[in-house]
Amino acid sequence: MSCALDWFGDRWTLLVIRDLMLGATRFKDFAASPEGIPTNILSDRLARLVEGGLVEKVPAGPGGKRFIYQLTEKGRALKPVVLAIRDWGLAWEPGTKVLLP
Amino acid sequence: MSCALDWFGDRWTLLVIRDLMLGATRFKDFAASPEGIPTNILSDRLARLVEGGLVEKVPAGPGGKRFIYQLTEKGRALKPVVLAIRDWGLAWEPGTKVLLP
DNA sequence: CAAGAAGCTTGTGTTTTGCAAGTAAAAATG
DNA sequence: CATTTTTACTTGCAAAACACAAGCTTCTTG
Repeated sequence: MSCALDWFGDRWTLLVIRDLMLGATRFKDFAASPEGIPTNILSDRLARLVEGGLVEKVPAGPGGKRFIYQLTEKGRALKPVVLAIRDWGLAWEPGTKVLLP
Repeated sequence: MSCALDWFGDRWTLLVIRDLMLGATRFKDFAASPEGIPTNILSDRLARLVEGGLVEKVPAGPGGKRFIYQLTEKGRALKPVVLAIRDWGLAWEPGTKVLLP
């Protein structure tokens, strides 16, 4: 558990991963999330996730120099974690609603 | 998810909850965990967990003034989260071993 | 090709953390 | 019952992380 928390044991990383699961691919997608992650934190977290092999950058277009972010298999394997946290929040935090079906 | 992470979206809280699930009840039990949580952080996290209703303090003995910590139902409901994180770590972090069966 | 948007980076001040040390009360010991 | 030891914290301080705002290059688009 401690090793796992080295990667996502903070306030923002799991929200970025949730956004990726919901289909976010570009920098502004994450920045536009309702929680309002600061852009320097977002930069740092994306870089850490790429370094850890949970996320990969792939070219956005054929000849372009832009990239999109997407989960690797290692990152997608976090879906049970995200769902478990969501379910706990729905059950125990009053007034929460579902975003990820 | 964001509301849930308000409670345990940090480096230490989930490790404290894991220790509670493994049977830790007293301050020194948590402090003795292999990760070596600083005692001021431990104090703060226990207080936050009690405040949030995830953990309760109950008298340790009949006439004593000491307390033990134990999970409430709300806290025990985090077991799927803890297990999901453990499973991810076992699957994707090389060299990790199981502590919580 | 000018104007705007996307995708970051930098700077600054505040908050949180990690580590060491200290303290007061309870429990164990002689 | 006096003394030591353990327990359960709190305090102080340096270092790291964070939030917020601003700036700065590419890209796209009219």
